[in-house]
Amino acid sequence: MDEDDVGTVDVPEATVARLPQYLRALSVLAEAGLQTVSSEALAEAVGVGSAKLRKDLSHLGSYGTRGVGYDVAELHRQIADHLGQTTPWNVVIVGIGNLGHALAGYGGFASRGFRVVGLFDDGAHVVGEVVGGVRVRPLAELPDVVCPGETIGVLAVPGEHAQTVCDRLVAAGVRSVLNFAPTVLRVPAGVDVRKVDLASELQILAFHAQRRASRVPSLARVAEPVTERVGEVV
Amino acid sequence: MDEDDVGTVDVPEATVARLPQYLRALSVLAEAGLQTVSSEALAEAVGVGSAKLRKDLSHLGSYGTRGVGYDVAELHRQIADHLGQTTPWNVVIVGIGNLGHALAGYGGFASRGFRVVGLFDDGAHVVGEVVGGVRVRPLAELPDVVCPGETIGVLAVPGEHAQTVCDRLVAAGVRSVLNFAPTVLRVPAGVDVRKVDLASELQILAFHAQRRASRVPSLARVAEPVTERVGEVV
DNA sequence: TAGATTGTTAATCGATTAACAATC
DNA sequence: TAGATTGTTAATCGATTAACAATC
Repeated sequence: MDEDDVGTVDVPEATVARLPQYLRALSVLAEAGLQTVSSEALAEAVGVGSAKLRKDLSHLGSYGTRGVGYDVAELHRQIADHLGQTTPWNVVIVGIGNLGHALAGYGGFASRGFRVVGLFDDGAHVVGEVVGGVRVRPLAELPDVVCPGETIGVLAVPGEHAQTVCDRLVAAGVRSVLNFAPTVLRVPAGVDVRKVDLASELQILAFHAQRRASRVPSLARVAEPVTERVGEVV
Repeated sequence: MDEDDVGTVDVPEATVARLPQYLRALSVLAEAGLQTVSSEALAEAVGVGSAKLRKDLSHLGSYGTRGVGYDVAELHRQIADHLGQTTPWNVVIVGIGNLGHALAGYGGFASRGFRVVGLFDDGAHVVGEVVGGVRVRPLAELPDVVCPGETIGVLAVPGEHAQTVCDRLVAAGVRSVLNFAPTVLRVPAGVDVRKVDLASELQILAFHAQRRASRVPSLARVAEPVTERVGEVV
């Protein structure tokens, strides 16, 4: 491959979803002082197969050296580049309730290339409050903070307000939305929505747990560690 | 199909992941007083194609009536059944920091078949605190609350403690773990782990946002609603 | 040169989609 | 019977995996 400009070749969605994991593993390896890593070792750290890892990386270009492996710093830079993390992204959080509070105070964002630049809520008792060093403003001030096309919006409002608030985000120029409300959002073409539904995650776990229980009823309460594995199971 | 016992035929993972969405949409329709719904209408409410919906439902059995559609209440019951939601699942949350607090107070769990029965943290300043009506206990008391194989564990501790705490959950009999730490967990076979990585979600959005920006640089700051769509885009 | 490991190929698997026969 | 809509088939698409030739 021969790509100067990041983002010209298309990368499969499944691969994109794994890039952040690779990036994090590389950060850890770099901090541990590792210079070089093989696909085998990196894959192991992330909990995927090495073939999948190599295939994923091949979509970005070829940054490895045969017989040697990948330069940790170099590969980290390349992936960060592809994820658009050379400069931090601005994030606004709308809905400063329980969850919004937690997200506003979450340290994990800053360390991974995001800057919370605005907190919004129309509740009289929250406006003006300062969370994680940022003051909560009324939604009317959204346009003052959002830089069109360059700000990610996080929706942490109750389901019944999600669509209305989303519309206001979009009107203010937000093109990427992370939705925590258990609601299907309608957005114009060109706006990207991802959904995190916490209850759904539990329901999916419950589905599998129930299968386990009903499949071998008599063993439901017995512990039997067999082999060490990573991630999903049974 | 002819299944009395739920959980005998296997359901594709992609389908399982959508069942909670169908269930929620059905709840909404039921509350709206709807008796019957077509695959077309239900699919529209969830933001998927009707063919996909019908295929998904076909894995559970056939609960529809040709020429008529699905009985809302009946289909709701069937899906709830398959998700193991006839009785509520017990959930313990470990790590009562920012995020753990928010999860402990999150109303969305109870309404979707989960009961938070335990909060755990070893921090001297949190133990004893009451969040959402539940007292925070030290981790040593995990075995007092966990009912082996029947309790879901939510991990909301910092990444560096995630593995250790996970091991303790597993030792106490937890077989389903929802992990909010950006860490790969090693678990014995038979334990099911799902991961929610908030920063990753933002990174995936950032990836697409960057592509949009670099593909048509001149349009990066221009708004152009074209067609109404649901969900993911560009 | 010999050993190691990448990047790619080709086979396989699983998920999506459109179309339609079955049937209410 | 005529109209509507399911459940299923078959084609298509995308993702995973194993194997290995290229190459350091």
